[in-house]
Amino acid sequence: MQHISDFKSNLTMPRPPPAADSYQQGSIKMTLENADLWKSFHSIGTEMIITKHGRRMFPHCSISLSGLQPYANYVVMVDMVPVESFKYKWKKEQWEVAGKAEPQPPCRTYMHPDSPAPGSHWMKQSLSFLKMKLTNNTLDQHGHIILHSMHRYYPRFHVTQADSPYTVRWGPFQTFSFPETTFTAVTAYQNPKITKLKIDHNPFAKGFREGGTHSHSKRCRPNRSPPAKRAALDRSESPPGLQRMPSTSQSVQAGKNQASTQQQQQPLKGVDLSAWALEQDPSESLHAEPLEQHEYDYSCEEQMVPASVAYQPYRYDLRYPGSVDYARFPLPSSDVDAAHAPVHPPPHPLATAEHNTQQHGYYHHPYHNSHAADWSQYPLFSYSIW
DNA sequence: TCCTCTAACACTTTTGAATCGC
DNA sequence: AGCGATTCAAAAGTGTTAGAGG
Repeated sequence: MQHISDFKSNLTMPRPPPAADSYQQGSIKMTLENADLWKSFHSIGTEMIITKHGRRMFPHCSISLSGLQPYANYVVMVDMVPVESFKYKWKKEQWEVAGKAEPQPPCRTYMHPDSPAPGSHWMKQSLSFLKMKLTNNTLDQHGHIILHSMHRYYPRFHVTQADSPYTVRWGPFQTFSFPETTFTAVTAYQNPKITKLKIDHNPFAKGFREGGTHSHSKRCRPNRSPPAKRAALDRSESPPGLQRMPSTSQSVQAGKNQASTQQQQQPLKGVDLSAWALEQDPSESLHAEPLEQHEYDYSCEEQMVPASVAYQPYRYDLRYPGSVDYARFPLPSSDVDAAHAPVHPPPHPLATAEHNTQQHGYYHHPYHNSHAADWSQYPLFSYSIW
């Protein structure tokens, strides 16, 4: 049995990769802003709560961009990619493989609320995906990212030139991912170390840390919450961004105190495009034909930003032995510094052709490559069964 | 019996409208 | 009248845990 949480001892360490939280591909450079926090979680084994009504990520995805053309409009998106084709269970303080992965739920893409915006806007400050929510509800109507519990994912960021969300599909993509952002989706925390880390860093958890309410239980409180509060909570089920004007682009981590200043300096458009997507007629929306993506001849490149040695071990045992996972992590394109290559495990044989394709400057998008059967389940654009 | 998921809970933080002073 | 600062209530979000359900 392979244990994820024991990755440090199980892993044959590759050569130390270059310490880099950012990576350049072509002219565009993307940096994971709160990388240290991610690393802290990654060293333990990040878990993200998913709920029926949607739960934010913590740490949340926050990135910065450079190398964009200041006056060209860009759209920035993120989606979640399964790491392996397994599901897991938490047993005896460790993650274990619990069988084959469930069929993938409808894949959705979260578009940054500022999109589209000129390159100067994106480069002016970091981009926060704080408001992105994860759900396990395959019938979700709010545009949240749908994931399976006990499965592992990593967020994948896309940058493309586009003047409107409608024209996104026609542009070339640049795609980025960060190994330290890999997480296990759970409906309840499994690893108490993760719980502690979250409570230490997440201000919203203070109520449980300081309030001394851990002893509360339904048994002790037969009297339910007041109707008014309950009603308020029920109202909260309305689509995010519809009750209140969203204003995102907050601080990349709790202690930075950047949120307020950023918001003051950069009032946002207040448009949550995940909500926007919901308002579109699916028959006309760009989200409407995900499975036909492979017919479009846009180029798309994905780069996996090298992880630093501190958390590299998390590319643990489960990934190497006979795993084809890195066939899913598109290989670095030819313009990638060769020094970064060691951080990538040996390519799966099936990935070789893909690599060769990239040598020509085009990333073989999943819809195009030999894993099309798998990837066809993960369209770039959100769609659902609306 | 075991495992996973859901809902309720107390509390903090965030948000935005209302108010005030200049 | 317009603007910025402040206040405050409501909304949103958090992890925990008992119980339900497969």
